[in-house]
Amino acid sequence: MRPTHTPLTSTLLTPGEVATLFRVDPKTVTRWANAGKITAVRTLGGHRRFVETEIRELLAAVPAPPRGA
Amino acid sequence: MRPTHTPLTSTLLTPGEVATLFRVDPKTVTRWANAGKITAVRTLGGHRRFVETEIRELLAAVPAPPRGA
DNA sequence: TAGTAGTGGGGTAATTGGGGGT
DNA sequence: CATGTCCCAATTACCCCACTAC
Repeated sequence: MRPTHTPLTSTLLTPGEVATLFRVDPKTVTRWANAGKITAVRTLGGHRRFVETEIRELLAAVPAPPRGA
Repeated sequence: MRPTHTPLTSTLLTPGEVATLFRVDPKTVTRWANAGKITAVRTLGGHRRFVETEIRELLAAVPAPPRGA
């Protein structure tokens, strides 16, 4: 169990990591951020970071179809 | 690189890759997904991604029948 | 301070989604 | 019933280079 009690610093993911999770190109993740489809946190240098929690939710897959039942 | 704690990050395949594995058209794979025959994860753009593990399992099918038995 | 990997921005080709017909 | 092919529109992938992150 991970201490999610008072996380002042929520886990942030890089565009590359998000891209890997969705099996897409990092540029695509950037596109989603520009489209406002995902919450993006900008670094002071202009790079984007994404909240892992939100990404996990978006990764929600379609109901697992029971086969052979 | 940061250690990926949650192993819930399964590798995803594109419709085209699944289609190649099954030797069918991507459209057919799409139909399977719509029919709920295979688990599908949607990108934020609406495109589908499929869990490699499940695809592999479906590809396993019947093992080579022992001849001479 | 320097070096390597990742990222941002723009532009263009390929893939995908959806409906309809064979 | 399941698959392959047609249409078009949208989304995604890969090319360049400059800058940030570590």
